[in-house]
Amino acid sequence: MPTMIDVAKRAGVAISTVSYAINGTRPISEETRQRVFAAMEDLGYKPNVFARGLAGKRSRIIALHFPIPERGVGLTEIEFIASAANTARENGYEMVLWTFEMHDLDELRQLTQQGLVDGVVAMEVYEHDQRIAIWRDAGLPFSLIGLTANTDGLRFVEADFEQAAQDTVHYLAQLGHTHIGFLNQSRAVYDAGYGPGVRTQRGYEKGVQTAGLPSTIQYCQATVSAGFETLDSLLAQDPDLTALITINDRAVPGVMQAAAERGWRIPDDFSLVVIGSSASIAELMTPPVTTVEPPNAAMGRLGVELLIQQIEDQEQKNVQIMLPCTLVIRGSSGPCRRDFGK
Amino acid sequence: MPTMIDVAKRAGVAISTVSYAINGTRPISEETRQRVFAAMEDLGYKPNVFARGLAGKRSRIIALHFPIPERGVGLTEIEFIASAANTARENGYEMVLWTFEMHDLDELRQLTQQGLVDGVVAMEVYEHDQRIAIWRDAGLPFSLIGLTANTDGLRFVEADFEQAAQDTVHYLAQLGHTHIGFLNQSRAVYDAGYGPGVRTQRGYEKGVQTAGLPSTIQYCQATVSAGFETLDSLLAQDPDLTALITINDRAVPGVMQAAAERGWRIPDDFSLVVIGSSASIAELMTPPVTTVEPPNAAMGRLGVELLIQQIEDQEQKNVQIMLPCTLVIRGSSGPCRRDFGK
DNA sequence: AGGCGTAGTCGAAACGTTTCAATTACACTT
DNA sequence: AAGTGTAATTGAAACGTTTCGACTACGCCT
Repeated sequence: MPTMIDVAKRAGVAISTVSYAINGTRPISEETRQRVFAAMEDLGYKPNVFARGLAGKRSRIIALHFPIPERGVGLTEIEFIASAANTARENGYEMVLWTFEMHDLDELRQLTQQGLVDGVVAMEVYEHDQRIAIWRDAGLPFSLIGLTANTDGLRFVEADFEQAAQDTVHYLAQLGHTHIGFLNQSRAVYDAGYGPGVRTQRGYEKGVQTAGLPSTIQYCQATVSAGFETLDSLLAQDPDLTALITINDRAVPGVMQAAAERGWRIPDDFSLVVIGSSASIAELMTPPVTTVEPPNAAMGRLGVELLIQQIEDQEQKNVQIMLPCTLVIRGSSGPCRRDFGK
Repeated sequence: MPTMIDVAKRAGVAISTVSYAINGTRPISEETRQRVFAAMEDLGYKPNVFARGLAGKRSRIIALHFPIPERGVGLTEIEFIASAANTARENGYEMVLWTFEMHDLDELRQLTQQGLVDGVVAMEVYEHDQRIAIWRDAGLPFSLIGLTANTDGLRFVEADFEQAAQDTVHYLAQLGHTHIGFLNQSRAVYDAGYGPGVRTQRGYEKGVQTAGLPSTIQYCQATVSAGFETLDSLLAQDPDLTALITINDRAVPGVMQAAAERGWRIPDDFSLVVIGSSASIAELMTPPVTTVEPPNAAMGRLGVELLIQQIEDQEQKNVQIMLPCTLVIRGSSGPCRRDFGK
């Protein structure tokens, strides 16, 4: 394995000159640069990561912190991870994956101070996210995939669930639905301040309010059986419900089943829209469900780019990015057909 | 950030002594060891990854190569990745994620020679996997999650799909089915030699053969619509089909739909078993499908352990591990009820 | 008593970069 | 002609480990 010394010898320059040529840290004459690069090419030279990391400030390694969520992993997440990994590599960075729990702050502090990584992209962001303080204190660059309650000075990219929920209410209202419910994740997840849960619900509430419709909300574990049971609770709150918005895709088959047991057909008697799920999940269900899909790949890319720009001190225009979700109409939503005893 | 020098000073020993105490590379008196560890504790010392990597032979970083498959990503994979990441960390290793394509051998060669990682765990293994030659030549330790055609001298862990398929045939035969079909992934994936596809099919063939049953095989893209269309082809081959085994979970809803259009009910008129999928996917479908599930988390763990043991030159008993899959009976499989005009 | 092996420790030389301070070369000012 | 400024280049000192060779005690053998 050739080193910088070999390259320097071959090009007939000093070691430091090679370094400057590679990194562009200082002006180098065009002619010298050519010779250096030619030498590198000839020798098949690759800079040693460790020497770089040791000597310089930067390691060119970033971390993706993905605390595996209790609510279960979706395909959304993996699209995201893949896109982040690719983007990192395209920019000449390696990406390590940290999966330890959110609450394991000691572990996080240790790894943070280790100096291995130049920065972190954080997934699974909560409204009051404790990781932020740690990274701020350590002076470690980071970007968030998600939103906190207070976003001052933060850089993040997030799908605009609040807007998505409002739009979904609007979409259903236009189909004639006047009693639209909302099925959130579990109460525990909501109370912990998990961003998408909180904001989707907020959007829903705004949506029904501006439309002058009643609000019906239930929380529900991410399981089929919980979904099955929760339809009763929803109908206890509002017996006239004809449509349901949810971000809990795992509970959906249960809801559908419960609807079927009432003799309801989907979407004729009952409409269902899932926010935040992905096509490959939606198409597994019968009927395939209408979704509002976040742009996962774009988010992974932007999250990493946001981080790298910060690490490299590039001027950044927009560091707080909200991306729109896309409504994909499938077989679970349609015009309101039921007429309540009028 | 404290360094070894600080620790050495505080413990009143030489730097090298600290190093020996940490790594156990040379004998150290119990008393000195105690003092060194106490000093480390007090100072919150963490060894610097780069200095280690530079000075020593090892980096304590491993890579997980996960070329995102064309057939689409399942939840299986993410369980796997998470478990691998955790295992790495538990053993004091960092894990970087490589997602570039299988065919991008140049990229792979570069990263391999870079010397960043001590070894690689390879996912998505094909029967004739080109990565192996690269790693062998470079002398880089690796372990495989999957099987190649020739397994001499390789270390791998894999779910025993062949056995699983045979068992599944047996299970269905016991339920009275005498015409059991097999739905594979796409022909392209099969021809490329993707392990699970090849071996599940082989197991199926063995299974039907030993049971004296006819064999019916079709290939199918991983989409709902392809599944829908393929049931026709299957029935064209064997009109008496009453059960279907598949490893193509994405096509399943299509098959179910096509069965429903024929007026068949599942599982009364037609049984369906999915090999290699996971519970959270199976439960989304209506009815929830019977699966034969690979032990993903165990495989991730073992794959990483196999690699680390090799890196650390530990004696290894069993380096070729086949793990059994688990049959989970849900609502898509049951006794054969149809009787063909007898 | 002298020599020898061994457990425990130390000092210093790598490892391959980045980066700082210093030097050269050269054109331009006065 | 001497001085000034700038672009291009150099040499050497970090960076924080691992590891090799050497050195001390000390008990054991002859």
